[in-house]
Amino acid sequence: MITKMNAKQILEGAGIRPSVQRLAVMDYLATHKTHPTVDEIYSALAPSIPTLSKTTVYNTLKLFVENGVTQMLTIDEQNSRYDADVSPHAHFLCTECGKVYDLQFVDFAYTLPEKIDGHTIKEVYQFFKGICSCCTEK
Amino acid sequence: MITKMNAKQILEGAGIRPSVQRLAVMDYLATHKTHPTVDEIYSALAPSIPTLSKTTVYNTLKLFVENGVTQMLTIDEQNSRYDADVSPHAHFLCTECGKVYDLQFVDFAYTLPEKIDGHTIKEVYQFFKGICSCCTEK
DNA sequence: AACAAAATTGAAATGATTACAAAAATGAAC
DNA sequence: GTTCATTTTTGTAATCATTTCAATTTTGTT
Repeated sequence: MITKMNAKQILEGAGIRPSVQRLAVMDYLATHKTHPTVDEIYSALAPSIPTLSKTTVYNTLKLFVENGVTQMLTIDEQNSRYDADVSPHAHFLCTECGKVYDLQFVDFAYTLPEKIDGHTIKEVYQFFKGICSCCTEK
Repeated sequence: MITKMNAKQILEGAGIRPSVQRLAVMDYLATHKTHPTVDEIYSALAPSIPTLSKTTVYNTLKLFVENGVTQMLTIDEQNSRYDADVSPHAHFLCTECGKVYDLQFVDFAYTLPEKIDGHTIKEVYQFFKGICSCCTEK
């Protein structure tokens, strides 16, 4: 299974020991680009890992974020959402259905400096909100 | 007091009845551009409005957001933060001290279309995270 | 002054996240 | 391959932001 390979490679590349639980979470993120919440990840994995604890999902995601292999999205005020795609791209939240979509990163008019007003920029987020195409049709 | 005037004008302009509580919240937001949390707003106003309830602060901010006179910022995963400046500008969260700073909006390379991938864009957020100048010095 | 509508309040419920300590799994040394 | 230390996982309980809701208070109108 190629995604399993990828999950393992990603974790090992970041120096994270690839336990069953960690592999499962990373694999889930890699194959479900829906920006799932902790609950969604837990519910999806619990059947195949019956002893899985929600705390483990929290721990695991925290570890992933700290090691730069996952992004935490705060676009949704209810739940944190997670994305294993850490390349620059934008996110769109539908205020109707609550889904979060990936969007192409919108290039800035100029290259972002390392510092703005003396603040060192480490992470850049582009969030858009509105009505998604699905919800528009209805 | 010019800010009191402004707060009243803003609320009336949005068709919001300017009660004591609402004026106080709007005035606080207008004069404290620190993107305060509900708790910070409540703690600041409670001394001068002894009967103030935290629920009222929640209700009031919800009303302000619905009527477009306040922005809710989800940049901080712990608490929602509020900003009465609804003009386009960016926000910077210091991951060290947790403060949220205003930044100039970074122009995009092209005018943002109304729709992207069929999704209708209504709100645009630019969030940056890193280490602020204050924390860098230490 | 009397009434209806709107706003405020406080207590209780909800629900996401964190803290923590015990149990289980893993890896290294022998 | 057994022993021991370290890491990881687990479940429960605590925390804390936010929402719900019904009662009370305030406001505007007649």
